[in-house]
Amino acid sequence: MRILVVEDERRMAAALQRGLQAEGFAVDLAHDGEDGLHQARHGEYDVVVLDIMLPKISGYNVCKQLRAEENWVPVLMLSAKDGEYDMADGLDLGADDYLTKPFSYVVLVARLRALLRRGANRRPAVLRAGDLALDPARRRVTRGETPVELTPREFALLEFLIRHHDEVVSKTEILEHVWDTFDTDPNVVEVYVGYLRRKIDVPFSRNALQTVRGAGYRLAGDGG
Amino acid sequence: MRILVVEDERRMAAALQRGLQAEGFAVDLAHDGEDGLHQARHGEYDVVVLDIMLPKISGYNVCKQLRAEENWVPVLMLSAKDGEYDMADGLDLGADDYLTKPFSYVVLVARLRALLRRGANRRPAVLRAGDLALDPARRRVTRGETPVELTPREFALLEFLIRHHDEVVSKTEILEHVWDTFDTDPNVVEVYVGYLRRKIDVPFSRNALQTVRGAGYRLAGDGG
DNA sequence: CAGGATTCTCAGCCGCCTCTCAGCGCGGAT
DNA sequence: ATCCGCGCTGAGAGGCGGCTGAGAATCCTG
Repeated sequence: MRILVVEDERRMAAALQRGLQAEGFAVDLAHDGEDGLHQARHGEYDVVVLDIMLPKISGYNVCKQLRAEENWVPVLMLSAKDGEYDMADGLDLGADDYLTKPFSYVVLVARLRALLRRGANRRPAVLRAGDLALDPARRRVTRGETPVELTPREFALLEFLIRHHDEVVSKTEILEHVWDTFDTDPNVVEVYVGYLRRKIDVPFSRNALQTVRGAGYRLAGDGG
Repeated sequence: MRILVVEDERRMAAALQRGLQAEGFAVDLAHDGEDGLHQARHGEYDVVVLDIMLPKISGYNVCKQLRAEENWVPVLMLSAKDGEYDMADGLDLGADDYLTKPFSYVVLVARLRALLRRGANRRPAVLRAGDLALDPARRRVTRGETPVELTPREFALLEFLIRHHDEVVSKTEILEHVWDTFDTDPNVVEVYVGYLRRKIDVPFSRNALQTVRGAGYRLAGDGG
């Protein structure tokens, strides 16, 4: 479970990081709103702990911005204020929970676990490339409107390709990320690319999964 | 706005009553669970503040009982404990929010206002997926119109699946949430999935409870 | 304490998935 | 045009994930 803590007070941030790591979470830190927003966008976190008083961009606006981008990562707001309007505002902006400083560490962990348990009560992310759509949570793939049945390995391969759509990825990269080895015969990649093509390529249409001879493969598509 | 405060400590109860009345609420008091349940049933309150440690009937059971009677008045639970399971249990039983003592009075008021703002657009009484319906409060399951008899373990498994219907849930997740362990032989999940299928799958129809090889299981259905 | 329900373990079976291999096609270079 | 080598594919073996029946262990209830 990965947690992003956005907190400008260094000592508080470090304490949280240490404590949460001891609970078994993977913890990243950001020290201002700009940095926090950037990491939250790209980090695939399971929950974000967000201070309100932050340099550059306030926690309010970080949360607001994330929601505007359809990013539904669970957010727990932290604040030194404790007026009712702060909390109400925070919840209105799309935060999922709210704690006022000083807070009990035990309570914080309990709230985090609750958010994690609730998990994806929001919309899960769907990856897209062209008319392909892949939903990691539901493990479902569609081309246009028609569902596509994939085996686990095929699914993992397509997920990797779709996450890097429009880029050329080498067979070695694919082996590392999909097979978790690098000294395997690259032929297995070719075989599975073949399987995928038979399932996702539309006949008489330009191939979505292109071979770049000598370099690797590229999944064409503008979605994302 | 009428508030019912169920709290056995007289001084705390009186303080809450005075404070909330000063905020402009109409406040009634109950000093044990039995009394609180009775008043909540007949009092037409906009929100109920419910201590967990109560004489006669615990706050847990008051809330559970209310929900079983299809009474969806917003409930804010109060507790001196602060473990995660207390909070999670409270929310699972149908409470709408949860505060641990000692709590800030300002926060309490803010939470109450939040509940009032959300209003009584309460959660659906039953969880649905396809033609399956599961009522957590009454522990009843039906497929279409016909009731289905489930053992406790089967019920817990189906409840978890139905709360995540259309998503793929791994055996490990299932073990954590239904069995509350993670290092058990996953075969027990397979066995219980088998039991469930025999009870809920309609013959000659596509299986509602699908196996996603290498990933877990998915309960198909659009309800919810 | 007896009987039944429920939970869980175990072993065997089945079938899908994965991967290897060998042969062929085709692209690019000379 | 010819040759070389990269990539594609069909076939098949083997492994492994998942399913199930049987039965032991445990809990519940009267």
